[in-house]
Parts: sequence; structure tokens; C-alpha cells
Amino acid sequence: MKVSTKGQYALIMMLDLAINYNGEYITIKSIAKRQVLSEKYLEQIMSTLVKTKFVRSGRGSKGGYKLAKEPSCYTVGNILRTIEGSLSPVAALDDDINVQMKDSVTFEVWERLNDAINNVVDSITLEELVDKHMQKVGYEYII
Amino acid sequence: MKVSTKGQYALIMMLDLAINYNGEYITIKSIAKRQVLSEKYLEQIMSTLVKTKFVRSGRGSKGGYKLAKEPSCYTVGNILRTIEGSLSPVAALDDDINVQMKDSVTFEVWERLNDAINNVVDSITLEELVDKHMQKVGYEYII
DNA sequence: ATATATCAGAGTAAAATACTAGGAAAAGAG
DNA sequence: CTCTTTTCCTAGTATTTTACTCTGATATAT
Repeated sequence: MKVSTKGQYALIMMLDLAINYNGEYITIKSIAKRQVLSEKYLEQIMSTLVKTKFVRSGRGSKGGYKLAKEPSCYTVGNILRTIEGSLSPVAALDDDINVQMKDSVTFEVWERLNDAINNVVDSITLEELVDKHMQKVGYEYII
Repeated sequence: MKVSTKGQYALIMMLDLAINYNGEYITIKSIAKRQVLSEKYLEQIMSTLVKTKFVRSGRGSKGGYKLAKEPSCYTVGNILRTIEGSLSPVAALDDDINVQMKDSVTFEVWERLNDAINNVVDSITLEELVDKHMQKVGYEYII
């Protein structure tokens, strides 16, 4: 029942892009330094975020990444799913096979668990996280 | 975010023991046949269920397994945790290290997810699952 | 040109997952 | 007392996943 580091780092990077946005592209290097994470690994994760159009990239000097949309357009669920695939607790919930298994009593447990997970991750937006972060650190550094 | 087959099978076996209880011990062989699962693998999982006192075992002929307590005494959470360990979505929630990480904004996401997961699995008892099963199959076979 | 980035794909060590295999030990049945 | 049944215990193993690293090509502002 674990979210992989890939998923965790994807969320951290999306949040970093949102918080540190100033119109310009933000480099992997600066994100890796701020978050103390492997540059090359983040690069790899970011590349799938680019492919799924969650972020836009610019190459060369002055290049880097920025969010493709407003922070309010992303949920934690969106972000995790684009990196991790389905968040369902058992594979049987995803494929349409296992027809008879679907009315077993244990299957209902996994359905309820799935609903609870989705309910949480789909209800939290990146904007919400940015706001919470700002409340914690304060706005003093904005001038 | 997956529950392993070990966890899934543990729940299936506990439910099987509850549903097919008739005072006598129930063998792994019969459970494996009913559930169409590997005998040897189930045996391994059952052994940890014995060690954690969730089930009692008897050896030799007429041996097998039975629940140590009433079905109402077990929750899905109990069972999964005894097999899978912590169900928390990220390791950081378990260890007391990562003190500074604990007031990060993403950490709150994992806390909410953790609460949602625990809330579901701890609120479903084995008794409840047995009842639901009986409603599905009906009581006609009891004579 | 050159320094700075992303982009692309391969490689890899370690851990987890999902089993399988073999034999010892206990206990009831004949 | 022996045979069969069943748990108990430990080891092995193939596959997949995880968490990265490495190398080099390509694009772009200065």
C-alpha cells in the first residue's frame, strides 16, 4: 500500500513549480537542490510530466519547466495517476476480467478502499497545497 | 498503492475459516481447493496467522485451522496489518525520524490518505463480511 | 562558439513479490 | 505400532518493481 518515490517526487516537483513560479522556466537543477533529491531521477520523472502535458518545457539556457495550467487545475490524484498509473488497491478493480470475482464479498472491501483513496486524492488541488504552504512560511519574502 | 496477494489471500482465508466453521479444524487443502489458490503459498501465509494468534492450528489427521476468536473480533485492518505490516501510503508516516518533513505540505496529504485508508479497513469486521456473504448465497444449504 | 538545459534510452543493484520444494514432526486411524 | 494425514519450518528461485545512474544527442540564449 505504498506510493512510490516517483509519485511522491512528482507531487513535490509540481508543488515546487507552483510555489516558485515567476514567469520564467524553472530548472531541474534548482528543484533538485531545494528538495535535496537526485537531479537525474527527477529529470526522468519530469519527462513523463511533460509527455502527459502537465508541464511545459523549454530547452537550452534559460530553459527549464513550468506548469502548463493553473495550480487549481491539478489534483493530487491527477498527478499521482499520471506517474503511478491506477491507484486502486488491487489489480482486479482495473481489468474487466474477473467477472465472477466482482460479486465476492472481499471485492466490496477493495471497492470501498478504492473509493476512499480516490476521494482524498481527487479532492486536494495543487492550489490548495500552495495556499497551505504560503500560510506556513508567510508572505514576507514577496516584495 | 497495492495490497499484495499475501494480504488478499489472508483475508480470503480468514473469511473461509469463518464461513465454513463447524467446530472442527479446516485444512489448507480444502481452502486451497475452494478458493483455487496455491496450497503451499496459503500454508506459508497461514503460518504467520498462527504466529500472531489470529488462528489456532491442530496437527496430524483431523488437524487444520480454526479462528482463535469470534469473527466480530477481527477487522480487515487487523488482518492486513498482521500480514502486510503498516498500511500507511509512505514510509515517512511510520518512522519518527523525518521531523522537519513532518510539517511539510505534502506530508499532510499522506496523513489524510492514511486516515482514509485506516478508516475503511478498521471499520469492516469479519463478521460483517460473513453476514454479507450469507445474504448473497442464502441459507438454503444449512440443513 | 560555448555554456546551459532538456531529451532519450540504456543499464543496474537491491528489494519485493509470488510462489515452489523438501523434509521433519505430530497425531489420529487402522 | 505403522501408516496416512496434516501442520511446521526452512530454503530456494524466477520475475517484477523500485530507485536510481550513466552517456550522449539536441536545442537555445548569450
